[in-house]
Amino acid sequence: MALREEKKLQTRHALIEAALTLMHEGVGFSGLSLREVARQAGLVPTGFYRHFPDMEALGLNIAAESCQTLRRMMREVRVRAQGGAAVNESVRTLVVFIREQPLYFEFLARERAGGPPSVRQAIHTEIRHFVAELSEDLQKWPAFHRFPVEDLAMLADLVVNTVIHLALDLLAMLQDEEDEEVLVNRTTKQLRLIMLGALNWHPEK
Amino acid sequence: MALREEKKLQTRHALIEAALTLMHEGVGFSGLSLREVARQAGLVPTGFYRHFPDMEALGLNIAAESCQTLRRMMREVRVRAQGGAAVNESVRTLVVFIREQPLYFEFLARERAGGPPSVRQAIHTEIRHFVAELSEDLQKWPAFHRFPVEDLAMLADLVVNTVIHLALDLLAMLQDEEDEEVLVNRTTKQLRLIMLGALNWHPEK
DNA sequence: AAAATAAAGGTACAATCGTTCACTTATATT
DNA sequence: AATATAAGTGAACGATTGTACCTTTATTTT
Repeated sequence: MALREEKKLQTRHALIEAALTLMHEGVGFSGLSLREVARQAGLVPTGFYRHFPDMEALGLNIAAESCQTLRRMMREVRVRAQGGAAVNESVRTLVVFIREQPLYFEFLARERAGGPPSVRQAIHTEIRHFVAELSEDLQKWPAFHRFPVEDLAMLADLVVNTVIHLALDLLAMLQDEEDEEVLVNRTTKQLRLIMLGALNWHPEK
Repeated sequence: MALREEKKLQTRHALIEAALTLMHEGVGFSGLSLREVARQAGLVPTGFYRHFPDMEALGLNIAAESCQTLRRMMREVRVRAQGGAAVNESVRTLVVFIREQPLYFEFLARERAGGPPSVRQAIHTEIRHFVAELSEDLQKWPAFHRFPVEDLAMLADLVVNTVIHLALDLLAMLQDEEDEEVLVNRTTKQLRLIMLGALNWHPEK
């Protein structure tokens, strides 16, 4: 019974990759048609319905899968950032991941603001989850013991947002072939500046 | 000869507002159809061509108009932020503007990442322009005289990105009715923390 | 081996799409 | 007042869309 299931998962994945590939051409997810995606996946239009009830469902599933990828990356970044040069190491790891799986990140970056409301919200809550996770992480850092949770959340939000910004510019660069080094340098400095501000932060008012 | 021109401008603006209104319903710009926009503007489909050659041209024009609005706002923010509490005042002014012209800002926020490539690039270069402008502004600030231009650009980029983030969340809030005060507070603190980091920044290395 | 199940293929249809072309109609020019 | 210009209308086209319904085909269960 595993053979059928596996084949189904396979074409299901083909549909997801088809959508991501087509999005890479330029149009946003809401600009894709069901038939177009099915065609790209080597599937007859009606075959689509065996996997998703409609395009929105496909979008939500891609969002979920992308977030899973992102979460895996964040875990890796966290592991490697235990040592001394946390900022440098984190940014480097990030760049490697984005270059390895650009399509998933492209989906997140683009549909976070531009996609259908349901997709947007799914990504939004997922990002809030990351912020919360990073917040807990920072709390264990001795320097941040004196921070109230509210300020930790504020700091984590700032960091996550800055990193997303890097991802967005990096993805735009994959085609325009700007200088990656410049972007990495910029973000590294920004995060160092943020940490510098955090160390001198006075939580009360 | 002014009567015809004025009428034309009027329906042209109706087309732009039609697109913005439809986008507000949820779909991204690339999800809009020419007929749909014309219909919403009270125009027959073919009438569209009297104003724009295609939808992409409309998108670019909306982008231009939105950026003009944004620029007007930035100027105002800069004027009011001359005094002491620069950060507080700037954030407040920003919020007022976004609430006054939510549709234009929604367009910029959504299509910056999600739109057609040409629109995305137009917005991207416009934002880079803002960063450059802010960079020049900061340079006149005595505390930043010791900053090399590269670091000033880095700082300006961080600030602009943080502000865009506020705008995005604020727009998402217009429907979800979250607490505006929380967002404003968060961004205000973030900008203060950034400034604190900047004051302790050592440019060398 | 026979029957059941479910993924994928095929046909069909109404709706919508972008775009063409010829037309009205109101303004501007002569 | 006659003519020219151009914004807006309306019909029509071929293409594409989402989806319903039925058939084929390969796997699983009996």
